Amino acid sequence: MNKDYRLTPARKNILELFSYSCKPMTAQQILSYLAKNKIFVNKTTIYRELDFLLKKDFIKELHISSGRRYYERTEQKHHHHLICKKCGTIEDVTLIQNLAKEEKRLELEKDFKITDHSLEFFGLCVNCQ
Amino acid sequence: MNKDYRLTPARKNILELFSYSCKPMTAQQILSYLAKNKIFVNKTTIYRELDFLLKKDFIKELHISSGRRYYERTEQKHHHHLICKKCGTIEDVTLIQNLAKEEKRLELEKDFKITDHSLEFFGLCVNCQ
DNA sequence: TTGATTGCAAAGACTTTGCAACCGT
DNA sequence: ACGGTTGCAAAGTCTTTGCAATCAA
Repeated sequence: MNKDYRLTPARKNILELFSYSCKPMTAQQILSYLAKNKIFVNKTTIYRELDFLLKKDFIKELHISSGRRYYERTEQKHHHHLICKKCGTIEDVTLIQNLAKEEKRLELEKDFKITDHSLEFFGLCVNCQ
Repeated sequence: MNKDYRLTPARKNILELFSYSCKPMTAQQILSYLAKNKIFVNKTTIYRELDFLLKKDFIKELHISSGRRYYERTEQKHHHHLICKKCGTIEDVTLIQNLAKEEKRLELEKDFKITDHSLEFFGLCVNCQ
């Protein structure tokens, strides 16, 4: 009878990074942040850890880029993002309206079981305008 | 004084495909569809043509996958997508509510110039449920 | 003719896989 | 000790680039 996972240094540090960071991150960014703090983890390990955290539902993948995968901690409060097309900074935002009604309507109309949605706003941040 | 572009067979066929197809497509899908019709275009040409059509604003890139790029014709009517996580089929949908007010509010609150947004619904289509 | 366009090969960016060594529990 | 975890190298997938040949206007 053994636990199905272990708390290794790599895992602990990546978990902490996601806990403290409120920003979505890519595998490369995680690698860089850890390296800055003198924590050297192989990129394969990062990818594998992302898979693990994804399966455990501790993080989720965003749909903001076709070139690389961005992840953020799975949080209670639902939110969206403001993404600067020029510098790439990402800011969290929340909606006043609620899309739940639209989802219910679409499910009925289209016979589709909606599990989640992704709403992202793109443009130019105050510094890049 | 010369035109800045030519109407070659490859371009003509890709343009037609986007005109007739209402579905978002990847470079690989375009290649396959053309090949089915005995039109053989190199994948490099497809990628270059996608760049060209993107610059000309004839197509736009979607934010539905981190693994590969999806494109669809730039249309008048604003719409979103219903994406099946299992089989990958994509269906167009339109919202009843309007996100313009939210965008204006966010622009004022966050000092951000929003140029566009992406709203995609994920789940299971009727066949995959 | 001329410059846009093409195919091919190679390179590049990002992610995944195989495998032996390692280490938490 | 067991089995999850790691690093390294290699492979895989998608996209871009260099270059000489080709073709539309």
